Amino acid sequence: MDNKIITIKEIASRLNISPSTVSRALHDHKSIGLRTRTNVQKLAKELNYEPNQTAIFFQQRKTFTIGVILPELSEAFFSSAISGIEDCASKNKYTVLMGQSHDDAEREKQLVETMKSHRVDGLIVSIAKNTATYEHFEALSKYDIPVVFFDRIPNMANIHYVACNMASGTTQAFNFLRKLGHKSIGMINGPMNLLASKERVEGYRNALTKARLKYDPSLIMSCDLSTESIYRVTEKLLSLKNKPTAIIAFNDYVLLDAVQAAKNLKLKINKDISFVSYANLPISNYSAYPPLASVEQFSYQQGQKAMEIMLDLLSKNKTENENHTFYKIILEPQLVIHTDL
Amino acid sequence: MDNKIITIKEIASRLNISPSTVSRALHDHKSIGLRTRTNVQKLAKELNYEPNQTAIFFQQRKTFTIGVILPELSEAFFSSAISGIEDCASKNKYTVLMGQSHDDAEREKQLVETMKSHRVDGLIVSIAKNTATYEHFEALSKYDIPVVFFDRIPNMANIHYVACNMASGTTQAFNFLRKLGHKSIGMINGPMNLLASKERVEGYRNALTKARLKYDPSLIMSCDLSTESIYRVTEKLLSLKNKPTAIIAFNDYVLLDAVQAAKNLKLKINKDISFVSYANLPISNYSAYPPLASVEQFSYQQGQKAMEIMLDLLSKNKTENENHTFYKIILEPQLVIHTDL
DNA sequence: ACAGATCACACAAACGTTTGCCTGATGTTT
DNA sequence: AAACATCAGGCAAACGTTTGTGTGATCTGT
Repeated sequence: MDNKIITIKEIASRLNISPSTVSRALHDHKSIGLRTRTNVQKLAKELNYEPNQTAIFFQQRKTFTIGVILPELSEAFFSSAISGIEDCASKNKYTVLMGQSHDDAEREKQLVETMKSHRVDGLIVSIAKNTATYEHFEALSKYDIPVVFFDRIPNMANIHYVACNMASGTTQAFNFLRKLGHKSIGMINGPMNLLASKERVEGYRNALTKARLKYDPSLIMSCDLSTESIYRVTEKLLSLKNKPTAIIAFNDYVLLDAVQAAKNLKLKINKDISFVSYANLPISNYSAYPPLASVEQFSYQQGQKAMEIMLDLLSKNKTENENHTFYKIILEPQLVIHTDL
Repeated sequence: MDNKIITIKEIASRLNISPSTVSRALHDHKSIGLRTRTNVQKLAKELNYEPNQTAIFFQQRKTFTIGVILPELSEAFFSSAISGIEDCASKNKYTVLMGQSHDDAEREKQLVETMKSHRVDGLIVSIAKNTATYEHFEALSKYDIPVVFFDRIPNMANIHYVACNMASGTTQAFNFLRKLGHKSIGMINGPMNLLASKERVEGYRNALTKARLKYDPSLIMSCDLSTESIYRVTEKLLSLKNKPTAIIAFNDYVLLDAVQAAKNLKLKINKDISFVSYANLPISNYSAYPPLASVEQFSYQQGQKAMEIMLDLLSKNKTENENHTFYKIILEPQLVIHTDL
């Protein structure tokens, strides 16, 4: 067994040539003669030479690694998104370094630190629900590490991101419910520091305006996505004087808790109260109480697109990126109807 | 703005001392005087020095990175497992490099290659369903990269792994169904190159033997986990002369298709035909046709445990690992009953 | 006060690869 | 045949950090 790890130096000394020649030969550099080039490549294959990437990373100041930070890997939306990221990355010889913030801003900060010290070439992030300060992201510019946000977009100027147009998704959902005859439509929204939450409100109000209806702010309530707060908000909505007959839930996970809260109040789902939600996760296909419809957000595609943007940013040189143009990709969501009413 | 990236050399030259002193000072090496030590640390903080990990990785021949290869990140079982891995890794200053094989042996091989060239410190793998040769894993020993398998264990000697005792899980499931009065119990099994598939058969037969029943091999059928093959197998089982009244499905995903196939045959679920499955994924909690019970496989814990084993292997030096003792951790699964019959 | 121990730091090599520059040997042009 | 271009490859530096070894200076014990 050839147990020893083969390096360029080793090949060079066996062939009595210099390491630089070996390096160039392996890269098919034109200034190396055909003769020695094939010799080198043959021996390299024979000895099963494998370049030491850590040396290359160090030397080239490039790691071909993309850091990905997201709240919770075991949530279907994010696992599907990272699946899109990884597929796109690996097609382009990039590799994915992964970390989950568990929706904790502090941990997210820590992860950014780690990624930075690993010298990832770029960072793709979906921020934690309570991330309020952004210095840790800004600090990356010092190392010229581009950041692309997806889905959970922070409230910052001059950033690259890809997201779904939640305003239009919400309008679709609202109109769908109106068509079914619902007059009073509630909404369980997410934390207001998320762009997506603001957009939901925007879409809701747009639909309202277009239908010449007046806006009742008490029908829109924010929660922090925890089970307790979802229960609380749902119960509050369902005890309003202007009690909604339909609720738009922040996503399919929130829906599960909201449904449970409604059932606790002895309401009949799809009769006393109907639901629409976002994400269109597989669970809603198999669920006992699926939403009437769910706004498909194309998580896999979002991940993929984020990675494509990243690749584009990385292919440009530093000065090209300095011209301060920012990708703001908005995917159009699609209301998927689960009922055949 | 201090735009320049600060290195040890830079600190050294500013303080007119040598880089080695700076390095040692930052590591609180005792041979550096208190005076200069604090000076160095103060300046380092001031300049916001951050060590260049790529240089350290290269120098130390250690990357503090664990590669993880699994079939499909968007499957709940695996996303939960990698969540356990990542949590445990990050607690111990390790980082996770991720790749999905999409259940393709060729791609898996490719990923092992990539991980190897990235010089990960270790590899945690759940193999693709059609992986039949294992040289790519054996090649890692040359680089002293330990491998820990989880859940999907290859048929190799002398490996570390953590898995669930599928035999006992199957016995539990079988006995549960017997108690409900089912006499003829079918099984939709997975590919036979997976240890877990063999164990299911073993558990099935054990239960049979203990109950002094005779074995009807036609009641156990393997599928390749594709929807078509699940349909085919389900239909075949349900058209047997010795037609089962209950079926043990390979996992909760397989269950979904099997249920659909049964419904297509106009069978009433939980009346004409009942199901039990494995994994106990969230979907089975929300499903319209949940299994009567599901064998919880503790995916998060499996991932966590695999990482713990990895950390232990890495903490030992090479010769210690040479004594050829192998971790074979078997978690005891638990049948979770979803019905209150 | 002197040998030896200890302290505080510097020097330099090493990790594996890439790359700018240099040089000696062919080859080409006129 | 002189001048010049091209070819094939070597030399050495560089990336940032760690670490074994060397070395004056201070300290300890007697």
